[in-house]
Amino acid sequence: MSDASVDPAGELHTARDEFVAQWGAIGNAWGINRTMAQIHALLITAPAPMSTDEVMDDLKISRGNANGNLRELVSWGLIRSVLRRGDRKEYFEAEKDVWKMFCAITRERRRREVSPAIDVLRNVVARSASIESPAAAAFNEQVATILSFLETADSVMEKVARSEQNSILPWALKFLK
Amino acid sequence: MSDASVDPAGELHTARDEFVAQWGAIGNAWGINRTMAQIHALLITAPAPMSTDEVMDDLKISRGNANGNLRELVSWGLIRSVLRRGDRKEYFEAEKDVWKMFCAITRERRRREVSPAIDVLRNVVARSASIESPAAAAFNEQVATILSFLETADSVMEKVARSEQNSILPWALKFLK
DNA sequence: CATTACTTTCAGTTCTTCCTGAAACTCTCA
DNA sequence: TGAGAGTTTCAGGAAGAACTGAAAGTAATG
Repeated sequence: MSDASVDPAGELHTARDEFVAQWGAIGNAWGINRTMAQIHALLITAPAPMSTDEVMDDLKISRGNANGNLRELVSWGLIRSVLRRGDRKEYFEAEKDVWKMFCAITRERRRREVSPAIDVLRNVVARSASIESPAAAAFNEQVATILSFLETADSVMEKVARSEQNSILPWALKFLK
Repeated sequence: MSDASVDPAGELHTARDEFVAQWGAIGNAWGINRTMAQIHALLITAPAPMSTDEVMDDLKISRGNANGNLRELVSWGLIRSVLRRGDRKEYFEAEKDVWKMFCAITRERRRREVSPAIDVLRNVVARSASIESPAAAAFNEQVATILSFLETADSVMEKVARSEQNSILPWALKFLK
């Protein structure tokens, strides 16, 4: 631990801790729980798959917390568990390809946030369509407009998430403005 | 309250309440606080600007709560206050154009969520760039890749939010897949 | 089948965020 | 300038989300 002249491993360790901590704060601002974001950051920058115990030790969190958030990350498709032959423990590794990460997040947010919203609006529009009055017509039109916008956004997300080409963003950039 | 044959106003009222309640739940799932989303839903579907007291009565919330969330919505650019001549009270009306709503949200999320993330990553990358070791190089490259992705996404958001044309989404849809 | 290694669950606790209500403040008008 | 109308602030309380730690569950091994 004190053999190298500039202790590069120590510096790297510091930089990584910084990344993990900050990514947690960011995730928090994004409405993702802090610990989940930190575990993700940890695994993204891990040189090799990590076990639950390693994650616990590294972040100083409880077993229950580590387990739950690891499962959650798996369900988002952001990490996967790997098994080593001759080892009963489960290890986790992150999807490191940024575009695939983005697709996974898009897919999940669509499923969890956009689709339910669309369902709700369809319901409301159906209810108000049958009421006859100028006020009801205005209400119905306003909600229907929002609904139709969301439906379009939803299919854009669907296509983006399905897409293999990670060049969509640069391409979009070229065509805008 | 009981003069019309099918009580259309009552039905409309029910549909609107449903919309407000559900939009609150959705907003919640989107990481926006429930009350703020409900006030927004209320104003979007209001036939005329509403005062703080009307919002309070309608949603059965306290003055402090109403005031704070109205200010927050104003700061997001999703509603604006209007003054009626001969009336000292402040009234609020929502931006009803869906595309403008979307731009406002994009602009704010970019400012509050994406920009800070980019700052953090730039910082981390700068720190790790100078460390010399294979592990550090791998770390640095991984973070730099994420950073560069975010920077691209950021400028796409910037251009979309600035754009006047609400036809970007249908257009994108046409070109995908 | 008993032991050991590991994973999952969950009741209770802690931490955070949100909301209330009342007091303080600001502005306008006479 | 003071009375009334309206708005803002904020300490304390309520609600909700996340975390802990230990016990229960599961599965491989000898």
